[in-house]
Amino acid sequence: MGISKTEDFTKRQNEIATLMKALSHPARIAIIDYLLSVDTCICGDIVNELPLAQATVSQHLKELKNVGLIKGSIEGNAICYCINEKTFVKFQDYLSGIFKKIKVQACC
Amino acid sequence: MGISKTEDFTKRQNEIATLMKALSHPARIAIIDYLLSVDTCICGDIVNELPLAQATVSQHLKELKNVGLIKGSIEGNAICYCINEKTFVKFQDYLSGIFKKIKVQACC
DNA sequence: AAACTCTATCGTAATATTGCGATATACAAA
DNA sequence: TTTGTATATCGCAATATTACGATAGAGTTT
Repeated sequence: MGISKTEDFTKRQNEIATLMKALSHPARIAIIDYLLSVDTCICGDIVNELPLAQATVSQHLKELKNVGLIKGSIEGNAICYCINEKTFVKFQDYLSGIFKKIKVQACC
Repeated sequence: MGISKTEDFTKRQNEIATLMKALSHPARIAIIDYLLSVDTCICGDIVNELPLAQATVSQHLKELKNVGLIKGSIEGNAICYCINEKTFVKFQDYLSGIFKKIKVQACC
């Protein structure tokens, strides 16, 4: 992404941007969609669900895990991923703060 | 961002990802924050508000404009930007579809 | 017209992302 | 212990992002 001047912005602005970045790829949206659609936790099925190689899916999962949007637990041989609702709630709080300020406004 | 296999995902997934990407930089969150804080439309003041060069700000504004999150109108010499509430509402609709599925769930 | 202001765009350097094959690691099963 | 299965990580090529100085284009002012 090139050098980015994170230190010049607020913690909140950086946190929002970080969450947005984690969700800025359709494959990662597809992963979230899938995890939301299955009630029980799933692991390697995600690889079968997506049109991407195992290494690529693993990388996307890592990015989602790094920002806390999903979490994984070891299930014997496999790893079971699921939504981490805490981070979603935090994200939702940030966004509702923005959305509630949106209003129809005449532009100049 | 490297090659990304957009065609393998749904229109909805790509649209959400595109909006997220536009908001995935703290400077662009700061621009949105600023536009929301001023009632009347602002133009070059955004450059003064941010710790970035004019060329860089112009580039960020272009990205936000490209996805329709803001709009600009010519005001004599200057350009006046403001929030485009329509796109925000669309984004909010997409997100509420996701958020309402979030629930506390035991992970495996 | 000349000088000034505002904004977009070009060009470029530094760095990040995406995707995947190959490989490593870890556990399970035979 | 050997084989198989599941997942992470390494290394690389292709491409995208970020930042900014320089410059161009368009309108204003004098």
